[in-house]
Amino acid sequence: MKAAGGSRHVTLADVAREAGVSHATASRAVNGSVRKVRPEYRSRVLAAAERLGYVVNPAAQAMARGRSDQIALLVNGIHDDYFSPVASGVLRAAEAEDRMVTMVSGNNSVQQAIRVVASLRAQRPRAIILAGGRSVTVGSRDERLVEELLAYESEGGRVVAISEEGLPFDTVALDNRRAGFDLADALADLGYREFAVLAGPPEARTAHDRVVGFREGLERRGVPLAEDRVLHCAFDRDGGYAAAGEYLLRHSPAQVVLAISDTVAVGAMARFREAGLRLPQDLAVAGIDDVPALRDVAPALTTVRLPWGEVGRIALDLIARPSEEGPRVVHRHGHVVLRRSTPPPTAD
Amino acid sequence: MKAAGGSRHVTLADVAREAGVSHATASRAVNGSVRKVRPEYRSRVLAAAERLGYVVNPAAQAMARGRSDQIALLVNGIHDDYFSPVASGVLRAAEAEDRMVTMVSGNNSVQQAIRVVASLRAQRPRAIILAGGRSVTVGSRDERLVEELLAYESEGGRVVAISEEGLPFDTVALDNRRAGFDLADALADLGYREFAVLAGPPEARTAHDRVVGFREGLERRGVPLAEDRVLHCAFDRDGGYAAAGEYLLRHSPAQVVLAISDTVAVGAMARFREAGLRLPQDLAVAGIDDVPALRDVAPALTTVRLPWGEVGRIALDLIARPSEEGPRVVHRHGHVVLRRSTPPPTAD
DNA sequence: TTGTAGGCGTTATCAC
DNA sequence: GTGATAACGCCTACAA
Repeated sequence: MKAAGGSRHVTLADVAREAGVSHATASRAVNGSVRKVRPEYRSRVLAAAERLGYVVNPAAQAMARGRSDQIALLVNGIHDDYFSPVASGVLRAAEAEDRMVTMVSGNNSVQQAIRVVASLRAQRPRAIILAGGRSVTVGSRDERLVEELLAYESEGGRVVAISEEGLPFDTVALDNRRAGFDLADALADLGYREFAVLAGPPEARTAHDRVVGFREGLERRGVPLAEDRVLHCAFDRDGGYAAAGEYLLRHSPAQVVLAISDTVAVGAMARFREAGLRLPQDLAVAGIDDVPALRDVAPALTTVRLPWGEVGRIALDLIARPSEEGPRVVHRHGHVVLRRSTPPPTAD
Repeated sequence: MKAAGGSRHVTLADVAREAGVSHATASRAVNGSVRKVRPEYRSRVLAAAERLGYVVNPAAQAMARGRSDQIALLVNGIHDDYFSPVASGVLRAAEAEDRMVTMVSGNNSVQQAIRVVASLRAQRPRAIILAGGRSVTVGSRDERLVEELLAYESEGGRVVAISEEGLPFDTVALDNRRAGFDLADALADLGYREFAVLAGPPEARTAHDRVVGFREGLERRGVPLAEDRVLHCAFDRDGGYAAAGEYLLRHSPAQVVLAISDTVAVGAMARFREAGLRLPQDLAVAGIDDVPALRDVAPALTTVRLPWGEVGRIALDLIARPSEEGPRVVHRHGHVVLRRSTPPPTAD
C-alpha cells in the first residue's frame, strides 16, 4: 500500500534508511543486475520500498544511466493508413508488458521525421520504433533520416523498423509484395479478368510493393493489366475517393478494383456508390490490411489480413533482445480473406 | 546545422566554454526566465549552441526542475471507442505545436488506471490528459483515481479531463446528453416512432448520459421508449453485434435503432444483415461520434459529429494556460448528421 | 557482498 | 547581471 499523500516524493535514500542499508545496496536490490545482493537485504529493501510507496524517478535513472526507458513510436502521419493498425498493435503489446509509448508523427514528411528523430535523440529513449515505409527511391532526405537514426544507435539506442526490408536496422517486414500477389491471384482464381488498381502514391514503398505484387499475381494467371488501369492516389480514404472518381471518368470499366489499402478501398466504394454503381454487382472491390474498424463495411470487404498485433509484439521483442551481429529481419505475411465485396464474377 | 556524428553529446558546459561564459549564464540564455542576461552574451551563447549542435537533455532538465515537459494521454483502453477519435485529436493538436505525447492505456480498468497514474506521477510529466469517462456511480475506486490525480496536481502537475463535467480538474466536456437528445429529436422529427436503444454499459457515464439524452429527446416529442427496448452492451463493435442479436430475439421490432456510438452501431448493422434484414429499408440505425474511419459504411451512418480535433486543441490550451481559480470547464457539443441509414420512414 | 564517493546535465541559490 | 556552488535522485566504479 502506498501513502497517496501530497507530500514530497519517496527517494531511494529513504528506502535505504528505512531498510538500514546503504544507497548502493538499495539501488541494487531495486534495479541492479540481479543476484549481487544478499537475499535477506534484498527482501528487506523491497519491503521498505513497498511500505514507503517508493517509485523510481525515471528522469534520475535516465540521467544516471544516460538512457531512459521510454519507447518511442514514430509514425509517418496521424492520418496515414498505417497509423491505427500499427499504433494499436504496438500499444497493445506495450500495454501487455506495462510499458508506456511516446508517439510522434513524422507528419508524412521526411524533413519533419528527421527533426523529430533529432529531438528524440536528445531524450535518449531506449528504443525508437519506426513505423511506416520509406520511399522507393532512397533519396538524400531518406538517407539523412537513416543517418540520424544510425547516430542514435551509435549512442546506444535501439531502432526497430516496421516496414520493408532493406533498412540497416532490425525490422519486422510485412510482405507487401506477397499481399498484393496473393490478393490478385485469389481474385483471378475466382474468375475475375478485368482489373483496375488504385495504387497509392508512386513514391511510397509500401504502396509500390503491393502494386508490384498485384502485377505479378495477375501475370502469373496470364491476366493483363493495362497501364491506364493503374491510378495513383493519396494513401488514405480521400485518395481512394478521388481515384475512384478518376476511374469513372476514364470509361474503361473493370470487374474488380484492387485498392492498396482498406481505407483507400472504402473511400473508393463511397465514390462508386455516389455514381450509382451497385456494389458488388456492378463492381467488385478489394483492399489490403483488414483494419478492424472497417471490418463491417457493406458489402464486407475482401482484403488481406495483416497480423498487426503480432507485429507489435515482435517489435518489442526485437528491442528486448538486442543482437550482436547486424540487423535481423523478421518476415510476416498476411492471408487473403474473401468476403462479399468480391463474389465470384458472373458471366458478363 | 548539427554534426550528426556519433560522438558524445554536447552539453551546456561545452556551450558555456565555447561562448566564454559560465554554466549559469549559458543556462539562462538557453532556457532561463527571459531578459536576465545581457543581449550580447545571450546571442553569443545562442550562436555557440547552434554551432556546436547543442540540444538540451530533457532528463537532466526534468531532474533539476523536478518536472518533465512530457504530456501524457491516459485513455481507457486501446480498444475503446474513444481511443481513435480522442487520441488522434490530441496527437494532431500536439503535433501542431511540436510536442510529443506519451500514450498509456488504463485498459478499461480503474484499478489499472490508478496504477498507471502512480507511475506517471513518478515521471512527473507536465500534464496528464484524462480521456474517457468515469463511472455513473462514483465508486470508491473512481475516487481513488481522482485522489491519485489530485496528488499529482498537488505536486505541480496539471490534469485536464476530456469527459463529463464534475471532475475537480479543468475539463473539456462533450455534451453527451445533448448529443443523445439531438439525435433522438431529429429522428422523431423525421417521423420515426418506434425506437430501440443499444445503450452500452450501464455504469459508463458517457453511455449513460447519451441514453438519458435519447430518453429526453423522445419524451419531448411524446414518443414512448419502453424499458425492454433498451439493451445494454459493451462499448465497442462486438457489444453492438451482441446486443443486436439480443434485439432480434426479443421480437419487439422497432423502426430505428439508436446506438450510443458509431462502433456499436456498425457492429449492430453487421448482425442485422446476417439476420437477413435490409438496411435501411427494414431497419434504420444511427450512432454517435462520427468517427472518420466509419464515415463510409453503407448505408452511410446517421450520427452526431463530435468536434474531436477541437477538443484536442482545447485540452492542450487548458494545459498551456493554467488558471488560478479552480477547475474550468469548456463545453462543446456535436451536430446531428443525417445520412442514408435513417431515411424518412415510410408509412408502415 | 557491501558501502563510500563521485558523477550524470541542468537549474536554483546566493554571493559578488 | 553574472558566476561559483549546491542540489536533484540514481547508478557505479572502487575500495573495504
